[in-house]
Amino acid sequence: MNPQYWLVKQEPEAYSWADLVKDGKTQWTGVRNYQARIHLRSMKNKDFVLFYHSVSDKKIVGIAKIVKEAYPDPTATEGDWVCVDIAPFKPLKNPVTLETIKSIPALSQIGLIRQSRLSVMPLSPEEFSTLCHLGGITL
DNA sequence: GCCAACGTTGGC
DNA sequence: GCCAACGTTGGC
Repeated sequence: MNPQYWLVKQEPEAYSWADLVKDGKTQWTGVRNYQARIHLRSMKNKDFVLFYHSVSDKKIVGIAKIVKEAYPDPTATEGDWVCVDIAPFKPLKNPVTLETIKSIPALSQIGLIRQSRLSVMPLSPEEFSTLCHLGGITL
């Protein structure tokens, strides 16, 4: 089955790409939004995940991969929430800024812009490939 | 079931 | 620091 493509957001002060690289992999916990949960549950092993630094950085900085599919979020004290495990795959040679994303017509429909508060969102294969290209990465 | 109030996120 | 967008809560 073909991989799917996703984008996750995190404030670098809370958990950065560098933290992920240092840790080797991490549990993507703490998502408490129904729409984001739907996306977490749809993730499959080996799917690609672009890692976006929000707020202070506003750049996509790296590509991660799903290494464990959705399971109960150990940080959830109530409610039916899930997390996945992700591991770093490749850093972007050139981080792609929000400003750049906004300036590219092919990315005008991207969830990052259309639904700015959603923290886990799908990307179309075209969007993913455009972003990799902008990031200086050939897969 | 509606909606006002309130809290959070995240860009500017 | 401000504010728009959006989710949640609670009164009715």
